[in-house]
Amino acid sequence: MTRNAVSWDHYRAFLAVAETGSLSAAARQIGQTQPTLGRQIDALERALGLSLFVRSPAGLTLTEGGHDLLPDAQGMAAAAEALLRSASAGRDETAGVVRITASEIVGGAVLPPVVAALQAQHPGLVVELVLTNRSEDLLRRDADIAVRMVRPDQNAVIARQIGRVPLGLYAHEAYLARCGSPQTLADLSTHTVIGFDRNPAAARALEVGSGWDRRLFRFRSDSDLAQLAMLRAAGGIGVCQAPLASQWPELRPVLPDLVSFHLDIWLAMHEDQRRNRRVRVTFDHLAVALRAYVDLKTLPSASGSLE
Amino acid sequence: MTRNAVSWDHYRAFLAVAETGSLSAAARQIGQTQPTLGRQIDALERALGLSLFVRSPAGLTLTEGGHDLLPDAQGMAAAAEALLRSASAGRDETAGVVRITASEIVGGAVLPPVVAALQAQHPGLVVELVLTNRSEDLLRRDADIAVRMVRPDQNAVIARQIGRVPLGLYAHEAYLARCGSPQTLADLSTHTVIGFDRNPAAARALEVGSGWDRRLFRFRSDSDLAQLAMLRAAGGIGVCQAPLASQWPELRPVLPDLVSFHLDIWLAMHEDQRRNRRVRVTFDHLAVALRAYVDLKTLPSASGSLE
DNA sequence: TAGCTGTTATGCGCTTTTGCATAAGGGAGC
DNA sequence: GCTCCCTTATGCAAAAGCGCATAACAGCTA
Repeated sequence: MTRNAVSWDHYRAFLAVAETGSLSAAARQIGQTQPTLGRQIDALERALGLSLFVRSPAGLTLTEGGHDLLPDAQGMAAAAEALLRSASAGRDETAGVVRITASEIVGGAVLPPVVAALQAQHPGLVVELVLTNRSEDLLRRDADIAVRMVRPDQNAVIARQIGRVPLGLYAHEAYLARCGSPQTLADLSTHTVIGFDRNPAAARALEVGSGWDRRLFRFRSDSDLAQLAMLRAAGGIGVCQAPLASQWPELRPVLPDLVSFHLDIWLAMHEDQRRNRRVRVTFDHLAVALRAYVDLKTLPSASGSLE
Repeated sequence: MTRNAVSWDHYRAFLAVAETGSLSAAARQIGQTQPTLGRQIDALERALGLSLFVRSPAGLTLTEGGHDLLPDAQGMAAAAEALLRSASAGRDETAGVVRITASEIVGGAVLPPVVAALQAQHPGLVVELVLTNRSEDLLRRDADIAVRMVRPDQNAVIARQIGRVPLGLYAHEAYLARCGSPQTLADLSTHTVIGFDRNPAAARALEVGSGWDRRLFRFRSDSDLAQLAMLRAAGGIGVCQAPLASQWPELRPVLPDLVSFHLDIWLAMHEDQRRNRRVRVTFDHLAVALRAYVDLKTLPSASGSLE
């Protein structure tokens, strides 16, 4: 139909140069040579009739026009990687690569033992775990399976609601012994409260949920895992998922009757992967394990020590 | 990072062969020769360690393993085409290609005059219009702008609700003169009712909305445009969007008090295109025009004759 | 059965592209 | 200022890929 004179390899060259910032680095990345990539970029610019980079002795930097093309080139790369993943094993084997994306907390604190158990059962299974609180990935094939705290409302995506996770304020018993336990919300202003830094999504959620102010926080980080580490290091009072907190007896609820809310957990995969055995097996395993995690609720549990 | 021995051009060759069913046809499509594509498929199969096609004197047909890779290759192609679209004009020009997807009715009966007016204002603007009732396209870059009847609830997608379109039963006055006007719902069983054929989404919606049965329909088509044409040809009683029906005075409401429901209209575009002038201009134009369409409601209007 | 049209597979010559080697330019540290 | 390390650009030879021509096979029609 539309015969297209420009080679797809030129797009890959474009992406590699844009991401590395130089022909030489890009050549190292994709296993080619600097003159080759230079000529491919030349050819692409000629074919598109558009200047993509400004060249300098320090490397190449994207022009505005080139910047506009970057997301699409990334989309191509994501699809290419997904294709390689699909080809990494036969559809009937529980082997090959499965790429999972999850929120920081779930991916960093909940999934590792779950994945470990899964891999123990299936020695040929390779798992890639991407921690990000964005979630724009399934349709673009950035991942095969997504664990999300919002309903994935996309067509062509199979979503299963796992359950509802209660959240609350917690603190380490050592912290409470040192600084005392707040009895009212107002007491919090005299404590070290752990919270986000600049995360706009968190800011919006906070504003809606309560009249809290970011200035309340005496320790601020946009890394949920850093916040959790601070909490476990007896560094202050912070929000934690109840099933997670229940795994560490030294974490004690703070103002449990005054502060409590919840998040839904969703598991999602792409429709096309339904008949792919390794994705399906991973999906089902995650569903069972996350269901068990949710059911922990606030009960203490002896299992799963997490460094 | 991951050095990748397989050329992206091989993926394009794979896609073309899979979609056309033969090396020769694929070669014609993408402007290469049959021996070249044959060797590229060979190389790809060797690189993936996977048989993609079964070769026969009648052509090549996908194996199961090859079938699994097809969606990802299509994703690459969609991204490549989107990239070309982005490069088709400078970001400051209102020129180049904009690809719009819409439902059959909106795309086939509402948008053409709207697009015509837009193109009259911007001579350099090329519009591609894709009519489909599926809507899995924005994130995968199958289109730049989507007009949808459901809320596009995806991240990285900018959505604007245009309004609410009332729907009702209509018939041509010639039909009513010939067959009479039904006075009750029960009367419909003696009439020629126009409805869907096998569309599972429509079947589900019908089941929820009312106790209607597909057997009521004496003319069945899953093409909404064919249904509309039947309606305008005085062929029976069918559902129509009120603003659309109001443009043709010969269409008369049937049982307006007994049968009425509505659809929301949403306009959506990808976040990355926000600063792209031609997409932005098209988006805004569609927003205004569709708003005017919705506001027509049931008022007759003299404007816009549609063949 | 003969002939036509479609297909894939293969040998060969040539064009294209690649990689190597090198030149040339800019910045950091001494 | 000098050296070292990074970069891009270019000349040239070799290799890889491409297209042309052709062979071989299957299905359809007369």
